[in-house]
Amino acid sequence: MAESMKGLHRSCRCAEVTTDMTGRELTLMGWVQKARDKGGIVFVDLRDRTGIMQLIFENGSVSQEDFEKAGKLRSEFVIAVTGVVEKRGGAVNPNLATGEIELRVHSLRILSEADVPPFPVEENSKTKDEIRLKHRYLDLRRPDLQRNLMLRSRIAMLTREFFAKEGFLEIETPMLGKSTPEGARDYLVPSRVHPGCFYGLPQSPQLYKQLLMCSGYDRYIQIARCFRDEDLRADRQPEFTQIDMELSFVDVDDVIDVNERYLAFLFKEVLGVEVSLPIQRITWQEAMDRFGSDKPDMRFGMELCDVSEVVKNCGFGVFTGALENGGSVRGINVKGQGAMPRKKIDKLVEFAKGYGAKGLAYIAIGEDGTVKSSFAKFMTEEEMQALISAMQGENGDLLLFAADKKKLVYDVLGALRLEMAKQLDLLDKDEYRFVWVTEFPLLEWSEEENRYTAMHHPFTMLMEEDIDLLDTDPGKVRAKAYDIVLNGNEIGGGSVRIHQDDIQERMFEALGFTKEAAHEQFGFLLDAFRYGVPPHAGLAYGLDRLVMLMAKVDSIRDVIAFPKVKDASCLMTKSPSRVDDAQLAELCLSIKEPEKPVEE
RNA sequence: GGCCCAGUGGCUCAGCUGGUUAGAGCGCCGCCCUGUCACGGCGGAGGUCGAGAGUUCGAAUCUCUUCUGGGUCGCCA
Repeated sequence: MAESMKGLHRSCRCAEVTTDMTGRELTLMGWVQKARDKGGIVFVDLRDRTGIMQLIFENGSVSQEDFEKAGKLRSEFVIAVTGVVEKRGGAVNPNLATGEIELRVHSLRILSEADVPPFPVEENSKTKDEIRLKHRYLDLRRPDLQRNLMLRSRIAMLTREFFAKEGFLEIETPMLGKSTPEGARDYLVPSRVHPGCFYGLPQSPQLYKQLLMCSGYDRYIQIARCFRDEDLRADRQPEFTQIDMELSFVDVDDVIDVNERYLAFLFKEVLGVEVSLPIQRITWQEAMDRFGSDKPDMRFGMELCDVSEVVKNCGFGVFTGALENGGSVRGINVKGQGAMPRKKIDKLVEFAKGYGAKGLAYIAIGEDGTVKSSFAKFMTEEEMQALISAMQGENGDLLLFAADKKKLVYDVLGALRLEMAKQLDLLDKDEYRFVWVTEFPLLEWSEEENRYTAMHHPFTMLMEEDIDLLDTDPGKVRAKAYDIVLNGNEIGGGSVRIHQDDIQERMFEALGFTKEAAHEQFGFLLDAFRYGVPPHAGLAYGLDRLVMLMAKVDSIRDVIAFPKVKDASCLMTKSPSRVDDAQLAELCLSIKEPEKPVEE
């Protein structure tokens, strides 16, 4: 039976009750975490988002009726109690902020009874994601998720505070926009008024924020929802949030400067972590050469070593073959793992194959200097020694080599480097290592489309000294693009934009756009640029990833209130769902069912 | 779309190479208990082992298919 809270007013939250409130009469409301009925005395842990406060119901200090009600309390009942704060009569509980006090209840109201929850509402739940997500409203009661979402709220608030002080304006941009096939797949929204026409949900507010610069708003920020219809990952959701910004009359250093100060401010305020400025910068090429990744984890070494020169004349066909095809041979030195059992090494080979490698060559150096290798028989003793010394191999080390096209070698060793760090427990979640990765390639070759595509987006400015390469060797052109990387995660990225129409035209040319196609898709932006456009640049953070790292959790889902599962559906609401025929008819849509294989 | 992992009472798991009544902890229900806070004591309920097919005298266990969830590669300007 649910009672009314009429006439009651909550005095404060559970863990906001402090020792110096002893003697005061308070009204508290919340959820029953746990009731311990001792017979003539009942203890109840009352929970809300701040924590737990112990209630005591003792026969005599509460009416007989309410005492009996207290005996019927079960987990997750919502109750209101009025009572007096007292020092605990028994032992203090050092695990609770309110462990020295309790509320001696004079009256109790059961505001809502509760079924037995399908999984325990407690911290460090081991419950499977599937069940948690189906009952997300219960999962969200758990203290760790509540902390994550409160942390997220704080980060958003501090972000607004910082950028407001820096002269940024918060401006909203449309959710219903123009679908642009470049880049990720769009989520489409059909138009009722324009049968057969669709809006695209924004992958980012990119074009709008550039227009805002054209319109003179100078410094813009938005905490913006974005949508990408691509497959999910632990750090990727179809619907996510960006801290999106754009600045006028700036170049790379200006964007980096304000963002470094932002990060330092945020990490100091939220985690008490000092970010020493300036943040290290490395070029994309350096990142690839040293770490095999454009988002290197700088918390540990194990850097890649190019041994192409050392092995170019050796007897191992896999190495020389890769070099003859224009590839490279590189390795990493996993210190102290020379004794790794063969089975485990085989697993690493399989791991490498998962990234497209045809194999993985290794040299395991025993503590006594004996060498086990998958390719020793193809090499002379001198060649082996030269290779080991090039890798700075010492007794007890494991050397892993990949030989293939450069990109593949980077991918394989970059992934292997991270995998080894995980296995060796080199990754400390309390350590925060930032790095700017700059000078990304402007374009990358798409085998699928048989043309160059923009690595960042088509409005990214190239480095002035590379402009002439655009016609001769487009793949070599470097962009004024930069990513901010934290512990191996790309938490943000941006670029200086093209604001000169002649360069923009050459860019579209390089991308294989006709003038007509460019105008069809981006005409409004190109038009805007004709009326006076300031040089501008911007950056966007993935808020979810940032919060994930600051909360020290492994999945983005743990910092999003209502996330989707792997196939982009929601287990709680069961979206997406079919709609009825009337809705379809109104939109002039009909569904063509996908073909299913015929049952035999 | 590919690959890998998992699915056994409400939750988390054990169940080895197939063997007859499928276990444990927590939770739940009932009774008892005036200082508990991982409360305690006594008693109890609860599972067609994700689903389907196959192999077998016999399947939670082996095989195939399928569903669900997770991780990952492709994909993600």
